[in-house]
Amino acid sequence: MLSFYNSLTRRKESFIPINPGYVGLYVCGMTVYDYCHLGHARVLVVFDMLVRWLRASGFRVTYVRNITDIDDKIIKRAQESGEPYTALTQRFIDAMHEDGGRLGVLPPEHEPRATEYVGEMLDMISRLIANGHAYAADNGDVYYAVRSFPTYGRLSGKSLDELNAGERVEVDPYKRDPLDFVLWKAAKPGEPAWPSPWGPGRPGWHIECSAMGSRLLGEHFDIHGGGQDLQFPHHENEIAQSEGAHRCTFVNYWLHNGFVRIDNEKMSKSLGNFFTIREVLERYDAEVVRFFILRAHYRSPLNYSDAHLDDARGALTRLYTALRDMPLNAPEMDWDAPYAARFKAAMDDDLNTPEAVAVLFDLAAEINRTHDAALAGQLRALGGILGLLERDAGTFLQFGPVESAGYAPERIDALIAERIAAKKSRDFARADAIRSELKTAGILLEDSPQGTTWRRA
RNA sequence: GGCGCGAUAGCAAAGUGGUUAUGCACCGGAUUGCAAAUCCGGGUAGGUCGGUUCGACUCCGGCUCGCGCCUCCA
Repeated sequence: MLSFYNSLTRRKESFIPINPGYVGLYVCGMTVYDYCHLGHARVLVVFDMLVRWLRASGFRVTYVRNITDIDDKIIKRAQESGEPYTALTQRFIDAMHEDGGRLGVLPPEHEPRATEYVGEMLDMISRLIANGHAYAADNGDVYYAVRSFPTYGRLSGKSLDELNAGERVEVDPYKRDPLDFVLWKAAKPGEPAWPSPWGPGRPGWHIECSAMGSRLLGEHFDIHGGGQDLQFPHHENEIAQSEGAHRCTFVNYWLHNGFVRIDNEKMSKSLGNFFTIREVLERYDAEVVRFFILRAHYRSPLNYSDAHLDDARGALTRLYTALRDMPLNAPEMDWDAPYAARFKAAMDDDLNTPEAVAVLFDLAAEINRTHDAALAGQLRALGGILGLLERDAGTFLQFGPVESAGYAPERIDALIAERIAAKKSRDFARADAIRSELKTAGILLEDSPQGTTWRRA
């Protein structure tokens, strides 16, 4: 039985979809004013893994991951670079797709952009005003009145009185309550703006997810995900908006992934301690990065360092080594097979990928013992569900950084041939010299009864 | 200050009220011309103080430390 830790109830719950066999999933995506960093990579990979597991479990899934393509930071960046904000956002949307693709992240069914749903947002704001949850202020802004929503704070476990509003933020004099948040923001001269009943302006951040989620998945859907930092206030506000407008439950299961850390501290834009995905991919294979993310539980903090990525690479190498000279195709999955059953139990238990990955290693050990092609097929199939182990083993094992490109594959093959000749004439000194020369270049030679192969160190 | 999460071996990371997690590193053996890979075996755990229990790393409480949210953030 599939179960998830639901942030709303703070416990593990069996997953029961609203419609049998079908899952509606919404994940908060990126605000596109810069390149994605590893924290974004974690969201992309973790929820891609969830979608893959739901499908492997037989569900049909509609996966929606939005793009915030209008907000204060975007406007500021576009002003700085002197380009239309739409050019800026398109550039970073393209970069995000490229980064995600390299990490093996499958495209969602829908990738709605905020600017394409302003009409839906305006409808929703009107409805909130009509329902007594929102008010237009004299400055042209429209605010949500948090005190009008009795269960405000339930998701994040906060009560309005505990929130100590105004302690750290300047209180907007137009707000009736310091915790009220903006639904519609009046435009200043020169800013991008859409017409509205309250004057030209742009949507507040939170309303877009409520509007796009209900438009694409319905007013009540199964799963909503995102990074832990969105739990408050973003997701709290989404609930207040959606339930305030639609008068029905918004989402049944809330899933939040943990942070990526550096030196035990949250990686974030504001702290400036982030690595972009593309920076990391210059030095590490994308599958290693994906494996690094999935070998930790999605709710745990994940410390980033070169040492940890090196470690992940070594571990993944062991799995691929077991697949060397094995067929590439993965057979039909038999969930009653012992390893598959353990894998499934782990995944069903709140997506316990560390345990699922441990099953892959046990399987690899048995493959190494038995050289059983059927087991190798099973390893391929289970790995594939995580978006791993889908490449030819040789391709993975021979992947390396460009600096060792001084040795092209042809040159390596020639040296291997020379070494085999030397070994034949019992010239072990020459043979060892060749091997040690290549080792210096980061290339390991391995002799076996079938001949000599090489891989990157 | 309020609310919440965590503390597992050299490093990383899971499950589990009593029996091997797993990976990397390390030690011994097999194999190899020598290696590498692989196989067999091995040591090193559960912050701290109490409680519950026949038995606790696992449940409960105190303490200490770390992290996060309370402001834009995945």
